[in-house]
Amino acid sequence: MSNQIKRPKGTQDILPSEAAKWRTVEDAVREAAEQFGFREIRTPDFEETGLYVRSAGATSDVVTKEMYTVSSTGDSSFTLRPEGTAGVVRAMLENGLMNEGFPQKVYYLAQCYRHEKPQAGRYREFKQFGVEMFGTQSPYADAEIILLASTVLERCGLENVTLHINSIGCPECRAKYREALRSFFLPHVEELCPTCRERLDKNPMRLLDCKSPICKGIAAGAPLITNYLCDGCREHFDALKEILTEYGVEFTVDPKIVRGLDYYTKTVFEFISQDIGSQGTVCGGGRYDGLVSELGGQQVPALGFGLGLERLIMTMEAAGVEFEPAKTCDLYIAPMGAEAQKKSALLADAVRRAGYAAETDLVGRGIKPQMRYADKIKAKFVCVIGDNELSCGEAKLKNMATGEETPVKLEEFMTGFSNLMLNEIFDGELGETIGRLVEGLEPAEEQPEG
RNA sequence: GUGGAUAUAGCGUAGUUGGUUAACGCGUCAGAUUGUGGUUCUGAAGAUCGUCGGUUCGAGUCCGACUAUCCACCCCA
Repeated sequence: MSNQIKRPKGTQDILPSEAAKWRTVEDAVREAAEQFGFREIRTPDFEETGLYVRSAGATSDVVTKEMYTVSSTGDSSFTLRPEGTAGVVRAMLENGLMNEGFPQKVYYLAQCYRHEKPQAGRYREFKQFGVEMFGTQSPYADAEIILLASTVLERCGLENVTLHINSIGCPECRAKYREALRSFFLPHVEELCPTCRERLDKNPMRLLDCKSPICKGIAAGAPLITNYLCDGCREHFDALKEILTEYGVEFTVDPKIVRGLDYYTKTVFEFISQDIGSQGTVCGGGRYDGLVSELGGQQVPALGFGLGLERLIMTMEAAGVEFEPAKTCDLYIAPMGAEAQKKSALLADAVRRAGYAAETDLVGRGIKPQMRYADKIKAKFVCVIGDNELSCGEAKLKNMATGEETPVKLEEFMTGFSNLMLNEIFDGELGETIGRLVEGLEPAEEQPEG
C-alpha cells in the first residue's frame, strides 16, 4: 500500500463509471461547434517555449510560474500546452490557413497543463474545449462566439450560469484608461495592499478585482473603462450588446472583468457558475486582434473562447443534470462446462460481428454467479448453454428485464460456429430472434444503410 | 508562494474522559438441497488506524514534525 505509486498532484483518474459523462460532454461540444461551422484542429501537446512566452506575455503568471517546461537533449526548450490559442494560431500560420479565405473557424479539445496549486475546479492537467475565429472585425462574430458558448452550456442543461461581458478597448484607449486609473489610485498608495501597490505600476486594471476590503472600497470609486473607450471600440461594444439582446442572450456588463493574458482586445467575456466554488469561470474568452501579428502573421483580427470541461461537468453535476448511462451488454452467454465455454466464446464473437455487445464467462464461474454478473453488467439478454442445450439442440434466451424466456434452436448456429459461417448464423432463425429481441429494446435506433 | 481544515478496509463512515481480538454500511467473494439474476438471510476475505518520533504501564484516541488531500488567497478554464 504505502509503496504504491500515486498519481501526480493535480491530475485526475477518470474511471469507467465517470468516462461516459466525458463522452457525453465532448460529443455535445463537438456537435455544437460543427453546427456553427467550426472545424476541428489538433495541434501538438507541447510547443517551443518561445511560442507561449510571446503569446501570453513574458510577465504573465502562466509564463513566469506555471509552465511545464522540459529541455530536450539539444538546445531547444519545450513546454506542455498551458492553453489552446497560441498553438492554434501557430498552426494556422505555419500551414497557410490564414491565406485560404476568411473567416477561418476552428475548434479543439485539448489537455492543458499548468503548474498551479490544485483546488476545487483547478487542476494541473485539465481539458479545454476552445474555438477560434480569424479574419473578421464584425461584432456579429463576437456575438456568434458568445452564442456558441451559450448554446453549449444550454445544451448541457445549465441555466444557472451567468454571462458577464466587458470591453477592454484597443491598445490606444486602454493606455489612456491605465493612466486614468493610475492617477486615481496614486493618492491612496499607502492604503493599498502590497500586491496592489505592485499592480499600480504593472497592470493597474488588476486593482479593480482585488478581494481586499480596503482596496475594494477604494476601487468602488475608480473610473470605468467604459468611459474611456474610443469611438470605434464603443461602437463595436454597443453593437455587440444589441446583437446579443436580439439573440435573446442574457448578459450583464461587468467593467471589472480583466483578462490575465496580454493579448486580449475589445470584447472580453466570462460565463460564471455560482455552484462550483471559487473557481467559477466555466468559460472565458474574447477578442485578441493583436495576437496573430505578434506571432509573426499579418494583422488578422481574431477571437475565441476556452471552456474547461472539468468545470463544465462539475457545474452539470451541481445542477443535477442526468447523464446517459454507458452502453451495456446486449447478450451475456453463460456456459456450463468446457465444451460449452468453447461454443460460447464463438457465439459471443459472432454476436459482436453482428454489431451487438456480447460477453461470456472468463473466470470459470458457476451458473448462479454468472447470472449475478450478467445482472451487474446490466446485460439485456442471457443465454445459458450447458450439456442439455448441447445435446437437445435448443437454448433459452432470457430477457433480463421481463424474465421472459424464448426458446431458440441451437443446431444451425452451432454448425455455423464450427464453420465460422457467421453471416448464415445471423440470417438464420437464431440470428433473427436475437436481433429482434435486442432491437426491441432500442426501437429508436436506425439501421445503417445496406 | 501564503493561509485554514482533514488523514481509520476498494468507497463512505463510527470509534465515547487514551485500556484486552478496531465497529458499521456499500462493494467484492461464497452459500441458502445439487442448471438461472435483481429482494432477503448467512458466512468469508479485506485495515501494520497517512508516515516518523514523543508522552504513558498502555494511543486510532494526547503532543510534535513530515507527507498527502481538500478548501481559500493568487491566477485562471
